[in-house]
Amino acid sequence: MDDLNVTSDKRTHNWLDTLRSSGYRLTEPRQAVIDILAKSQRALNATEIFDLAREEYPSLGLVSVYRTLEKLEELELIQKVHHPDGCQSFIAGFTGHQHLLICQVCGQTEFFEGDDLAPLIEHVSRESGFTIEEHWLQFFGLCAKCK
Amino acid sequence: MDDLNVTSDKRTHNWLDTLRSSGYRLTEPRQAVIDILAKSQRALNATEIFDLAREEYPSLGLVSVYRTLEKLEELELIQKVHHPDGCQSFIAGFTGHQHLLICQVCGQTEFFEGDDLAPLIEHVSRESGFTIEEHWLQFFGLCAKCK
DNA sequence: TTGATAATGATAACCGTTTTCATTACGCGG
DNA sequence: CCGCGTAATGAAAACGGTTATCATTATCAA
Ligand SMILES: [Mn+2]
Ligand SMILES: [Mn+2]
Ligand SMILES: [Zn+2]
Ligand SMILES: [Zn+2]
Repeated sequence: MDDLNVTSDKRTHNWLDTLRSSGYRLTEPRQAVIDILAKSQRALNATEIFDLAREEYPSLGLVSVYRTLEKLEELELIQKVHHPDGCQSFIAGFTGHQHLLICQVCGQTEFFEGDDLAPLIEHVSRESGFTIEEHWLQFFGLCAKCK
Repeated sequence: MDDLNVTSDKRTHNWLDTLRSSGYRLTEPRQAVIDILAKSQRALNATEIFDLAREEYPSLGLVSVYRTLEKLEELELIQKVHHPDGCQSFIAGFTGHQHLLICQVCGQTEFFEGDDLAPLIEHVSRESGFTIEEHWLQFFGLCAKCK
């Protein structure tokens, strides 16, 4: 068992705990969906999760995937990823203020932080008359394996 | 006639020229769609354009809106805008490297430039092993009118 | 003015997502 | 443990935005 699996097992356990303590039941369909998402290195959409999860749990229904995604997003355990060719995929969310780095070939996704946009925000704010409250920053490129 | 209209008339004329010189015909449905998009201060989706354009050109079909959007995007005259609640709206595109600033209340959208992400890109690149080729940066806030 | 054909609008098809509903199974209280 | 109330499920149908089909129309080069 490598580091990735240790990490994803921990994450799986944490997600199940959060579901329970939020009053939701721990069901097999939910566990099947969580098992896939917790270990994925890239964002997945409902159909992809459905296909992967059914390899282990063939009776899973697509509707349960949608319903589980809804709850995981509500609990902020996963987040939606916007991408040039689709904005309906999800990845395990990180805590705090982080941004995404996405491989254009294989989709591998990492988080980064450390952006200092304060001066730019200040400047744009003054020029435009807007009060800036949020920002989206996302990098696209080629991961070590794909280049 | 104010500055906005002068600008949007110029833009309309330019778009029609680009269509013609790309071998496309200048039709009334296309002009109706372009009239709306060229002067909009916020991103619009197909249905919104359809409703607005039909006020002037009631025989317009929704399908022609989709087809016109397809061509305007292909010619890089408009661009898709990603937003927390929808990624299927379009706004007149600017030339060069620019980013979007969007009002969370009324949707008014402006472009800005002058971001210097080079040091951050360099840093993230070294840490992650990625070659970074593109970035998305978008600000959200409240425009002067809405705050 | 004419003719070839690009473009149109009405309609149907498509497809990802949501709703409905009878059935199942989770988990608490006994 | 068991039994019960009900949250959750999967199958099926409905929904809504987008795309494909097709007969008709309108653009524009000759
Ligand atoms: Mn940031
Ligand atoms: Mn930039
Ligand atoms: Zn890659
Ligand atoms: Zn506003």
